[in-house]
Amino acid sequence: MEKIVEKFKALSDETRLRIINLFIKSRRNLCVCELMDALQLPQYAISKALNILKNSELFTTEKEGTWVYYHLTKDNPVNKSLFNFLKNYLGSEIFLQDETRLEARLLLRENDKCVVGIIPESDLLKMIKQKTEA
Amino acid sequence: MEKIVEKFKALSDETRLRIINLFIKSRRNLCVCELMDALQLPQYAISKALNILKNSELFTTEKEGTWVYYHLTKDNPVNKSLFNFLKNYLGSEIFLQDETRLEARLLLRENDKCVVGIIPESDLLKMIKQKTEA
DNA sequence: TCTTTGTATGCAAAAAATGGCATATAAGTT
DNA sequence: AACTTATATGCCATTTTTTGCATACAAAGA
Repeated sequence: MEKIVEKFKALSDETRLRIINLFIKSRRNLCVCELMDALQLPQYAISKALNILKNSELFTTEKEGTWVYYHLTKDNPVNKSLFNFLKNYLGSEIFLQDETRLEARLLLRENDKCVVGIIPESDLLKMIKQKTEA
Repeated sequence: MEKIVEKFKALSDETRLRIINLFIKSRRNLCVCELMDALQLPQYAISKALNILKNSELFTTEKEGTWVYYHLTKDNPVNKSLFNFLKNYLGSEIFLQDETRLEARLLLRENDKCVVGIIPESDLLKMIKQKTEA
């Protein structure tokens, strides 16, 4: 199984593990701009990381207009087994912070869809305040 | 857990997976020279691969004279979980061939210890024949 | 059709990993 | 003490991966 080597390669990078962690914990489909806020990384970094994860067949995508929703590919036993392993062992500080930021960002969804896109200068909190006051 | 990234890095190489596979399947401690015959790779390649596996805390060693016996580090839950995963998903041809060659090589042990060292030109079969005739 | 916006990607420099050889180390043997 | 042998490691060339920037592409809206 050459594929297993590829999967391990995809998993051997902190950014990519942080991304996987968010999908495992949130159990949702997420788009690039939401991950940008959660991980606080530039757009190209997220896109490239996702591309590697997709090539190793750990992720699948669905396009909706300009948005692209990514999600874990759970329909094969190797992946299921891997995700189950990761669920238990990704617990350090940085992962928890990502989860908190993602949670905030997801408050901006409408009908469970991303509608705000890339937030300039990351004034996420301001936008959330606006939304909750409305 | 930075350590998880290191472990995945260690696992993302075919030679190293082949080595791990042999330890999982044979359930034994093995030395470098035995792995050379099983994988048919030069001594430095085995040594270097084992060194990486040891640094990622997947392997432990015990020295006995000039021989060094390696074995899986099973005393922590992350490793246990990983090895359990690998046990189920390392199944392709090359792994089976390694297992067969290791089995042959282990026929040369005495009192469950390696005694022959590095076999020149790999006349393993000749040596086994000698031994079984004696 | 022009603009905007979310996402992808080509390119080049930097960094890291790999492969092969030669040699070092350490323990046993004579 | 010299020699042998199992294993480790330093070095160098090559390849692969990463990082950052700029730009391309695709879909929606004006």
